[in-house]
Amino acid sequence: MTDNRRKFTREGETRRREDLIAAALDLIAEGGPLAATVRAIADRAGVTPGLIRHYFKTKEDLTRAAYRTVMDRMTQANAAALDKTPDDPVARLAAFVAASLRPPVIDPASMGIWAGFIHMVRQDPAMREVHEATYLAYRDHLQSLIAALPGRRTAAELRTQAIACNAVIDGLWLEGCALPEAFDPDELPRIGLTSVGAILSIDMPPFTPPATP
Amino acid sequence: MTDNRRKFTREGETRRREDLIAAALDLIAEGGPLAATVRAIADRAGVTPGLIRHYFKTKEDLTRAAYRTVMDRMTQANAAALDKTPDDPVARLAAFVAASLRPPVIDPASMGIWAGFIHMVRQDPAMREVHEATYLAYRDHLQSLIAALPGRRTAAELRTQAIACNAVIDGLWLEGCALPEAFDPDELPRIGLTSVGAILSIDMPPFTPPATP
DNA sequence: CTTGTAATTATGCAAGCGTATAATTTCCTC
DNA sequence: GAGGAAATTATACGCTTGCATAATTACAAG
Repeated sequence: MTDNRRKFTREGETRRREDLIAAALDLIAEGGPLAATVRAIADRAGVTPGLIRHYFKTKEDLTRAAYRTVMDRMTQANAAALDKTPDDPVARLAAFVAASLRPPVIDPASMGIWAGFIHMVRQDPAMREVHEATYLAYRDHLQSLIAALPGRRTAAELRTQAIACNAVIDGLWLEGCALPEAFDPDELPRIGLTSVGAILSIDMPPFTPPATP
Repeated sequence: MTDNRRKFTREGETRRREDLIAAALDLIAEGGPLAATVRAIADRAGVTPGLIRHYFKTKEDLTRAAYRTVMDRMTQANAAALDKTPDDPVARLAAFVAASLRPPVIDPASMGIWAGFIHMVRQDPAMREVHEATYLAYRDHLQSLIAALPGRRTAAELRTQAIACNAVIDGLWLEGCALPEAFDPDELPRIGLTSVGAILSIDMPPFTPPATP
């Protein structure tokens, strides 16, 4: 009885790196940093632990790559929401808010991932850099959208309003991730738009769910 | 050279338990769950690892006790804010909001603690129970304060407004904890009151910092 | 079909983990 | 002071962790 079945298959470097990162994120989302051991990650990715060392110099290296992936994905989602949106300032702000409050930005796993990374971000300067760049970009983006609205605002008012809007969005994101079944699919974007409108004293367009043919 | 110096002192059970819990929370806040090892906790509390076993059946036991402490502290802070407040509904809501957005509820450590516990809360039914009780009590409390305001609201409006107000508070709490130096001492309560007022379409009293003689 | 090389697995190691148990030390009581 | 119970420390064990290195295996090129 010869063993003619392949014991493993070779995959491209990109594919393997992606798989390993995905596995790591999965585990962090489910059970926190404690659950994301080298062996568990390899197991979920369908490889042996040693392979991780082959693609990432160290586990910390894999962790950093995974974090970069998460942040890139978020940035991309925000940018995409604005690309195909008209020039009307109110509509642009509305699209931005709504995009932050529905999948893929809102999903049960992402809060777990976010929480899992917080402490690493604090301790590792490289991760801290990625974090601050992404975070500040988001807030600045929001602030510039508010600044483009009709009506006059002092610099102080603008700052205050940006902080407040950012807070509602963050808070709703948090609630949506933590208790996904507690809200109707369109409820969070709707509440988000209404609240942001109230804070800015403007009429927000009613939320219209994206076309899903 | 006789060794006549005491090698340790006996402490009351309450004191030791508190110290151990405080040490565990410190470590979780600083470095996440990974940093809160039995040895590190004992070290910070100024005792040897074995003593933990003497006061807590297991490490998980200590963790649960620590989480209960955190949640109790939060509940207490909210209740205290309302005790010495007049009957005026608007003033009561304002006191509640402001209390959630200044120390001791807002402090740099508490977000780290919160993030550190999230995954344990998900996996451990006992912790999950504590969590849900505290969280829902908060939201219900907020909702009842809104319901007491002058003006009519349908049940749906009430729910929506409570979710939105809760979100602003959560979001501001998050920002305040994450970037404590980015805000003036009274800025967050002030923004919180303004935003909640805007969402509820009512005039909120301007924020007055608590007397600190 | 052979050979080379890189991907992958297999094996091993030192350190740190939580926990169990035994040996000390303190402090209260008589 | 002497004795004893309880608090605290000391020591050890089995397990898991991240990482290093050696042994295999797959696949393409000649």
